[in-house]
Amino acid sequence: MASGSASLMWFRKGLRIHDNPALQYAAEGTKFLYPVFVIDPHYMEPEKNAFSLGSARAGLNRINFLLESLADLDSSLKKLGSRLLVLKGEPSEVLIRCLKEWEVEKLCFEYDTEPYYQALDFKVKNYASTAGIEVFSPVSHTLFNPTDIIQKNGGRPPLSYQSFVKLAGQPSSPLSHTLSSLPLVGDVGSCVISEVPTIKELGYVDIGQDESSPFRGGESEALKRLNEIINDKEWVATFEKPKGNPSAFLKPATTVLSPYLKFGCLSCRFFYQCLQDVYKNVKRHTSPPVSLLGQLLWRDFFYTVAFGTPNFDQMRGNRICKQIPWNDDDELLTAWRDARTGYPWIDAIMVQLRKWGWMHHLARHSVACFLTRGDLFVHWEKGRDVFERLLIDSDWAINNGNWLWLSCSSFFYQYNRIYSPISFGKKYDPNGDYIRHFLPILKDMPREYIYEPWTAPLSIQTKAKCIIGRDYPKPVVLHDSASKECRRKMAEAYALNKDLNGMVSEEDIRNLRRKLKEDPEQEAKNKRIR
DNA sequence: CTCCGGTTGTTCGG
DNA sequence: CCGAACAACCGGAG
Repeated sequence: MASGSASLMWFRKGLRIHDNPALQYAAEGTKFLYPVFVIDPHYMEPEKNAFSLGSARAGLNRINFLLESLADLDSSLKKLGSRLLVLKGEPSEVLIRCLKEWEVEKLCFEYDTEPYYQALDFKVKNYASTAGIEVFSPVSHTLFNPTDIIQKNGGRPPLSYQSFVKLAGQPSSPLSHTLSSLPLVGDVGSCVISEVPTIKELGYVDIGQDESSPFRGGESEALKRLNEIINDKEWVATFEKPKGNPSAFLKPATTVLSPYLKFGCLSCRFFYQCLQDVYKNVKRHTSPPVSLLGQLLWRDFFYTVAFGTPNFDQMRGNRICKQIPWNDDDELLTAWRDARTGYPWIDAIMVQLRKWGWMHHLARHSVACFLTRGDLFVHWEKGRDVFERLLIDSDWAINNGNWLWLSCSSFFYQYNRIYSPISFGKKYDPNGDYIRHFLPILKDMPREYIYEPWTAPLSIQTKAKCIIGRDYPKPVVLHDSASKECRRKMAEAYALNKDLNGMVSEEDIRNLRRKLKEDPEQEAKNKRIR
């Protein structure tokens, strides 16, 4: 092949045509362009032992969302005279083989701050540099370059939203140029190329509409959704995140653009620009941190801290994370995970998570607080794993950041503020319509008992065709005593962290755990007799 | 060292 | 709808 004739666009996130600097650069001055996506079997292929349908790493809803996004990308590329080349295997091995086979001179892919991609990209860039291949890896998944912000702050990421905003300045603008055509795909040689697979082709059984996410993946869907939102200027101008209703499910109280941002079906820079256009044309509008635009800043905040904090996704060895003697109680964890806590508000949210792969931000708060510092005192890493698997918008930086936040391990420290698994939902949805929808076993429970069905007289339970303890579980803990106990443990743990100036060893944690267990009477009181 | 502010708690009183 | 008590946290600025 002639020199400079082939370039490879490696899609990972950034599954879009619009505002895609890597794609645009890949398409410039080349005869052939190879748009590639590598399916990592570990991420995509069925894993029997997982607690939900899906692969070792991802639940079926997110795999499906990704496949839909890839199919949409393929169709858009075809309209531009190209196509998506799908390959299977360990991504760096596959990619390096392609680079050799196609004599690629220019490799382009979006820069990624996640540890998984940092390690992967290191291998690929290493090969490219020895082979003399030009690499272009622009930052386009976030508004700002996390590296720049960390550098501006003296090498450490800012740990509060306000200090982040002060450092951030103006975000980068989306590309104004729209691609009208792409170079041809060259000969693929001996590389095995496939079409975007269906869920069945990957070895999954179809689970049916009722059990799966109502949100369809892809750039086209993202732009359609964005358009609908942007056209409702009043809604955009008055959006206030903390005032949203977590129990709204017929029409969610937020944009549900998060899964599209996660996979890069939607450019956050384009979204940012659209929001500013709306703000310019209205008399008044809400502002960060609570406005829609503020949500994009929060996203960048978490990306920046996550990138600049070693071991961000764990408690140990994480310098911004409080060391807390969390329980290692698998029974409580699985009750929470499988929607069997006996608190309808909590269980309904967990059902929505499993079926839809999405729930409102405040609903996430409610269940995360309940699992960790609020009631069960289970390690936030365990809850993080469940979210990471089941959410279609699961994003490494944001998911871990929010678990750190909600468990009062970092960013937020007012552990006395505990969401009530009873009153929090009730104030938005006194009739319990949300519960009735996601937990149909409780659909005939009268409204005065729907949030606390164990308090309903047996005659009422019988009439509602739901006996507590048989058809629906009794509460795994009593919120009043359990939350009080959690407060006590948090206070002790905080005191220890303060005394030791954050240098808490594993042994210190063990000792504290022993000390906190000295009150078995209290422990027993928290648990309901089952 | 002090002081201030912190996207999103709950309950009670007015 | 709004403020105060609850009990008192932290990061960041000065």
